[in-house]
Amino acid sequence: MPRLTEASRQRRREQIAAAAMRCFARQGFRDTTMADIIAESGLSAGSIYSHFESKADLMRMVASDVLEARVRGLIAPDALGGHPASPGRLFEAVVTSFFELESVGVLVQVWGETPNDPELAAFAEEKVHEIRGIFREAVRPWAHEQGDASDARLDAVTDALIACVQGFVVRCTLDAAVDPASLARTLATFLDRM
Amino acid sequence: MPRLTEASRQRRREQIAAAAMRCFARQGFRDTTMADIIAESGLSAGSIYSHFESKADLMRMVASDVLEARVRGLIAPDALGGHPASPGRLFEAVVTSFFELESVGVLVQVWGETPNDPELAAFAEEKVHEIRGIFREAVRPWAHEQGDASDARLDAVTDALIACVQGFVVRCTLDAAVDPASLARTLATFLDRM
DNA sequence: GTCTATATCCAGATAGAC
DNA sequence: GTCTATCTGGATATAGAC
Repeated sequence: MPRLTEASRQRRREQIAAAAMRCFARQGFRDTTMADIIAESGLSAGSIYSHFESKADLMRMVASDVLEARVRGLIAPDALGGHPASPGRLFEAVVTSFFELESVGVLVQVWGETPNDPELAAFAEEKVHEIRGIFREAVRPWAHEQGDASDARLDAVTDALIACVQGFVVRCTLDAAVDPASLARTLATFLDRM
Repeated sequence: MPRLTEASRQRRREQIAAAAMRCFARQGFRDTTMADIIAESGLSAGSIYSHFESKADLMRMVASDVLEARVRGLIAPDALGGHPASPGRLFEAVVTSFFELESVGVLVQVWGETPNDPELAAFAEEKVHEIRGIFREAVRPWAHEQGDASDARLDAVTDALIACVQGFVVRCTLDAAVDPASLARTLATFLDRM
C-alpha cells in the first residue's frame, strides 16, 4: 500500500473524529448516536465502520485527540513564555490554550467516562503522567531561581498546578455563573505564592 | 395518606437509590442497566418504576444524594474542627469525608453527565453555590485572624479551596498511581500559604 | 405497592452491491 | 472504500394480575 493511500486514510479518520467531536461537544457522549456522527460527517455508516471498529473506539480516538492537543500545547515553546515561567504563568498559558481549543466541556466528559472504559482510563492515566512530567520540567527553572528545586518541592508544586487546572475545568463546566478569566487569575496568583 | 405510609415510601426510595448507587460506583452510570439496579435492590421493575419515573430520574436522585451528603458533611460542626479552621484544615476535613462516603468515583461521573442532562446541571450548579457559601463562611474566622476578611479575599480563598477539592477528586479518579493522603497534604499545605 | 411477563423502540453494527 | 438497506440485541418502560 503506497504512502498516499495511508495518508488519505489518516485524513478520513481525522475528518470522522472531528465530526464526532463536534457532536460530543454539542450533545455529550451519551446523547450522541452513530446516526448523529454519520449525519455530521456527511459520510455513511459503512464508511465510518471501515475506519473505526465501534463507537467506543471512536470515543477513545476523540478523547485521545483532546488530550494530545493539551500535551502538544504544553510542549510548544512559546506557550511557556519567558524561560523561568512561574507556576501561575504556566497555569494561565494552559487554561488559555484550553479555551482556544473550545473542547473544555469534552474533557470533563472524558474523565467521567473513565470508570466505564478501562482502555480509556489507561490512556488517560498515561496522559496525566506525561503532562505531569512536562509541567515538572517547566517549573524547574523557576524553582531553581527560588532556591529550592528539590524533587519534593518540584513534586508538590507540580501537583498543585495540576489540581488547579483540573479544578478550573470542572468549576467552569459546572458553574455558568463563574467568570473563567477571573477564576484563572485567582488561581494563578494563588499558585505563585507557593 | 397517613404519615407512616409517606415515611415508608421515602424509605423505599432511599433503598432503591442506595442500590443504584452501589451499581454506579461499581460499573459506572453508562454500564448500569435498570436490570442491574433491579437485581441489586432485590425488588422488581414494576416496584422501582412506581417510585421513579425513569432511569434519568433515578440518576438525578442518586447524584442529589451524593451532593447533599457533601453539603451535610460540611455543615456538621465537628467536621470544621476548632473555630478558626484554616483553608488547608477545611480541605482535609472535606476530602476525608469524601473518602469515608466512598462515592468519590461517582462524583466525577455526575460532573461528566451534566452536559447531557440540563436538569442535573441546574441541580449541580445550585449545589456548587450552596457549598461555596458554606466554605466562604467557614473560612471567614481564619481570614479575620489573618487580618484580611474582605469580600475579595474571602472569594479568592474560597475559590482556590473549591478548585483544590475538585482537582483532588479528578486526579484521584484518573491516576491510580497517586497517593490520596499524600496529595491531600500537599494541597492542604499549599492552601495554607494563601 | 409489588410482582411477572412482555411490548416497544432504537441503538450499534453488518451485508452485499457498486 | 463507500454506499443503502437491514438485522439484531438489548435496554427502557408498561400492562395487568395479585
